[in-house]
Amino acid sequence: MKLATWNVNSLKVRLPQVIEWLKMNQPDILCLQETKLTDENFPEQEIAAIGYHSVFVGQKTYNGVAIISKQKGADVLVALPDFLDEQKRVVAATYGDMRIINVYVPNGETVESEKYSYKLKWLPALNRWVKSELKNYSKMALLGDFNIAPEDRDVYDPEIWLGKVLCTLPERDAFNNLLNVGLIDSFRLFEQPDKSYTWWDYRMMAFRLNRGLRIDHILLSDALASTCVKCSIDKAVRKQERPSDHAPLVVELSNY
DNA sequence: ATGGTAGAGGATCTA
Repeated sequence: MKLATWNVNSLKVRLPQVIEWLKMNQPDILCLQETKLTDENFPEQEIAAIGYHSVFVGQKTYNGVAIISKQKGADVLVALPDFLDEQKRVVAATYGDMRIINVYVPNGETVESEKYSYKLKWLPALNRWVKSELKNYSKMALLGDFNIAPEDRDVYDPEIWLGKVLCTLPERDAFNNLLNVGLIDSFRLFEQPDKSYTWWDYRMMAFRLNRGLRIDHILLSDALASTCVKCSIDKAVRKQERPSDHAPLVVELSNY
């Protein structure tokens, strides 16, 4: 069983790459963020044509999330249950006995920004919901673009990023609070290459210089973490023509 | 020189 997450930065632009990636990698689950599509424009037929189901929620221009899966999803949810939010950032569904939660956490812009305080309110709401979901599902995965680099080793230059959005202490505390409710950062279950990142700014030749951050994550409940045999970043995707600024992150689970 | 690039949409906003 293979689960993956990928911020595609416009599914309209990236659809050929997504189709190609699905054919090549055959994941059971692919979580997408920043689809930037309203639901009527979601390319459900193109994805169905290669044997995949979709659940999605989106809006014009910004945000938007989707779960692409081999199996049809059940108990679909498209928003945080106790947080009023016009922005489409959450989709969850159940596949067999596995609960999949896909999130596009607010970016926050700068610490002075109202978007930052929105982010710091959004994260506890996610935490409350994840906590309640864990009571119902022992096999749970929380995947997505968290817009948080958990530790300094997840940042190409921690000095430059000290106190900046994606790296501030309140954001890192919020991330650790997700681990504290019973989730495990699958990436750190294994030895990984130094300077492993999932996002590189389009500007300043950041990718070529490997100036990146690890802000996309796959968090697993104990029952899933104990079956996890691999977690890796598909960096080759970021080298393609007209890429997303994020690379896919993939986990493999055994016993399925 | 507060820069640079990408996406959406059609002037800026977001990242």
